[in-house]
Formats: sequence, C-alpha cells, structure tokens
Amino acid sequence: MSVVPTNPFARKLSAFIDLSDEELGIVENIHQRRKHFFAGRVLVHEGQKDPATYVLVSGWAISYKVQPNGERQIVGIQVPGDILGLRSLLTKRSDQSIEAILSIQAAEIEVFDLVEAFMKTPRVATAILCAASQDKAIVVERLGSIGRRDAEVRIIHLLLELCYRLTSVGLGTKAGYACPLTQSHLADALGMSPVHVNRVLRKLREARMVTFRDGFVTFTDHDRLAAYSRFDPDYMS
Amino acid sequence: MSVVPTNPFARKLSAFIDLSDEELGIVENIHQRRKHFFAGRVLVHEGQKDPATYVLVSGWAISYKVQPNGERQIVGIQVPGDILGLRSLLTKRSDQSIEAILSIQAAEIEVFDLVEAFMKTPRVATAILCAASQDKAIVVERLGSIGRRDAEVRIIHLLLELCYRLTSVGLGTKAGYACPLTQSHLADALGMSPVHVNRVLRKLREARMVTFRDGFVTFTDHDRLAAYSRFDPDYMS
DNA sequence: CGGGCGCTTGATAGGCCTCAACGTAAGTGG
DNA sequence: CCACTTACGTTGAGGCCTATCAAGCGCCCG
Repeated sequence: MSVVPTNPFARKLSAFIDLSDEELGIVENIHQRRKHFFAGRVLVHEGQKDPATYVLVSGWAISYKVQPNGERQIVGIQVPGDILGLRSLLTKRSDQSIEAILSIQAAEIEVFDLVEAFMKTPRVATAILCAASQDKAIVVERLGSIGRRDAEVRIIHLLLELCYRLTSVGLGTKAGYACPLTQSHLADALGMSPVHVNRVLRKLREARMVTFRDGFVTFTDHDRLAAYSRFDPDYMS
Repeated sequence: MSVVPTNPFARKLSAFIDLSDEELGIVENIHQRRKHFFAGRVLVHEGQKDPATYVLVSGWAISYKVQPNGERQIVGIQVPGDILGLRSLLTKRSDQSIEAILSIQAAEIEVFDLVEAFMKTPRVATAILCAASQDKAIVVERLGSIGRRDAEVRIIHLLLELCYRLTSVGLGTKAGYACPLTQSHLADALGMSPVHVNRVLRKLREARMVTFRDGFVTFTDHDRLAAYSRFDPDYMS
C-alpha cells in the first residue's frame, strides 16, 4: 500500500480497492474543476434537467426530496469524499435536490473524464461502483432504521454511521467529530419532529452516551454505545 | 421499435432503451440457466458469501433485513423482470435475504456472461444500469414514504407503485393486478404493524378506493386515487 | 437593536402499537 | 371424512410513543 492520500475521495476509494500510484493519479485528475458554494446553496433542484455531478472535496451536503405535503425527507448526507448526484449521469434528470450545509468545495465530474477513467483502469471503475453500492446500502439501512427502530436507536445509529464514514476519510475518531447538522436536519433525515429529536438528544446527553452540541458530536464510550444500540458497520463495507 | 418481447426482463429493459433484435437476443442469452424455487424458499441469506444473482422470470420475491430486535424490514419487492441480488456481484457478500413469495422461476446470471454482454453491447449495459438505478430510486421513494407520510398514503403509494411496475412488464392494468403479498408483507415493507395495515385496508375498501383481497388488488378509480394520494410515478423512469 | 434561526421545554393530543380473542380457509394425518 | 394444525385476516380495548402547538431563551448578523 502506498502512502495514505490526503484527498478524501482517493482515500475513500482506497478503502475499497488498494490503488496504485498511477491509479491514484487518475482519480486525482477526475476532480480538477473545483467549484465553491456557500452554505445553504442548492446545487441541484428536484426535477432539474442535466444536473452536474460532483465529488465533495470539503464541507457537507444533503440530498432531499420535498413531499407534496411540504415536509422534507433527507435521503442522503454527504461528507468529503462522497459523490453528489451520480445517478443523474444516467437519468439526465435529478429526482432530488442537493444543498450545501457548510460552505463547500466540490469538483465537477465530466462524463467524458469518467468514461475515460473507466476505460483505462477497470480497478478505478470498480472502486467507484463500490462507492455507489455503499451509497445504496446506506439508504437501505436507513430505511430499516426508520421502519423498525425507535427514535433513540435511530439517532444513535445515524451518529455512529457518520462517525464511521468520517473516520474512513480522516475527519473523525471514535471519540467524535465535527458535525454541522442541525437538530432539524436529523429530524428530516430520520422521519421525526425536531422537538422530539431535541428530547432524545437531551436524554442521550444526560445518560452520558453521546453529546450533540455546538457543531460537535462526542462519544463518551463509542464501543459501549455501539453494543447498546447493536450497531454493526458491516453494511458499509 | 421491434415487437414487444414477452420475456419480462427484456420488456423491462426495452422500456429504458429501445433495443435492437440482436441486443434482445443477447439479453435473452443472459438467462439460460433457469431454476425453480418453491414458495417460501430463501434464495439468499443475510451475510451469505458469494451468493448468486438472478433475473426473476415468474413469481414474486422479497428482499429483507432482520433487525436485532427480531423485526423484519422488507427493503425490496421484486416482480417478474427484476434482478435479484445485483449488488452482491460487487460485494461478494449479501447484506440482505431474498425469499420467494410464490413458487418462482429465476435465471441465474453468471458474472462472465454479464461482463461479456457489457463489452459487446454498451446499450444493454446502460439498460441494466438503468434498472439498477430505478431500483435505488424505489428505495429512496419508500424511505420518503415511511419517513414523512401517514399510513393511508403509504399503503396507497406502494400499491400504485406495484401497479406501475407490473403494467410495464404486462402483468397488470390500471384496473388492478394479481398480488401474492399478505397484509404482514405490507406491514414489514412499510414499517407498520399488521393490525394497522388491516384497519387501513378496510377503510380504503369501504371508501371504495382500493380493494386488497384474495390475492388481487383492484382499483375502483386508479386516476382519482393517484390524484388523491398525489402519486407521481416519475421517480421510476 | 430588531429579527431570524436554532435550541429548549411544557402541555396536550392523536396515530399507531400491543395484546388478545376469534373467524375462516387450507393442509395434514389418522 | 373428521380432528387437528397452521396461516392469514378481523376486530376491540387500552396505552405508549411521538407529533403538534406554544412560549421563551441565546446567539449571530444586517
């Protein structure tokens, strides 16, 4: 294995498949065209035609759908190294909106570069497909969470999942991580009301399990919490 | 456009991309090795290594995950023409179980054939990726459903979604379709209790909106129901 | 300094769950 | 051919989890 890349995207792909320096170079080339977006900016609108696809370099983003009744369901939380809007490369039309949570940097992916990378290096292609596959696994896991777990476990699992994902790109440890999400974001991601999220968070804090506050998530005892909530990160690998 | 294929898989792919006779032949070749499974048979177990991938030829199947607390979350309902366990071609390990609902016929896909088909005909490859993409869109939609809609609309949407999917492979019309699911299946798919599913179904039946009974789903007025529940099948295309 | 946003907390209500009992139909074995 | 079993569907009673409404606090920013 070569040196661990600092670039989160390369780092994430390396976790799936051990890439050579040359292959890492190709990955690097994929995101030349960096763009900057301010916090709150909507990169892609639901229903938009031919939206761009990006790799998130720094900052967080969320993808969501707005229901007819006006409520919002967050269907994905993206952290550095994640791909934004991969699906729309195929469909030519986005079925969800993507919004920057923080001020972010994103690298636009051109279909051409991607296809070329696929041709040249099947290993990189496979790694990207793995990333897409992991993406789906995360959605499926969330589906199970919302459908069959109570509010407390739902929140714990989401916080642990983010811990796992951030750690894999070097932005977190078992002790915790910086998290720009608001309680309302959690509510929209987990199918709950913001008020109830607040209550559960308070309970978790008072029970000395997790603290979600001031932009930081802090685990008192990560492993005990994982055992208590029966969290198993296997679905992501 | 050539003649509409009777084969549900070919028919489904044709809906995404208009395939030539030659390409349809290749699709046909993919599923030579037909297998038969009795109702209730579990084709793939959660955690199983190197599980097979199939195309469902006839009958229905469900994929699900069992939560630590013993409850079951159905994450996918497969009808003829759908692919079973595509993800595990990449991951080498299934993160969900797949079970036959009816006595089914399934064609095993060999990685080799698939790769070959991809090489020979990028159009077929694209169509299959579209199918995978549709699959994800369906999960995302269900996530929104469970998270942000009440029981009644949740059930209606699922029944309408199945109507749409079955119609696209020639197994249903706007009037209704044969449906082997039990009320418990609906409950496990929608994150509800079987008892509550029963009550909501009764209400829908008495309101003359949908009838779910004796293995058949019957819509009194499909379009009115779609409008009432604000169902929009766009996410599947 | 007003206003917006996020967080907090209390009171109240309701949707859905759980428990439990019973009906019905189909399959099994003697 | 009938007792027995099993699976699915139906219905009622009671209660919990979570939503909703409402009000107040602190902070940042124009």
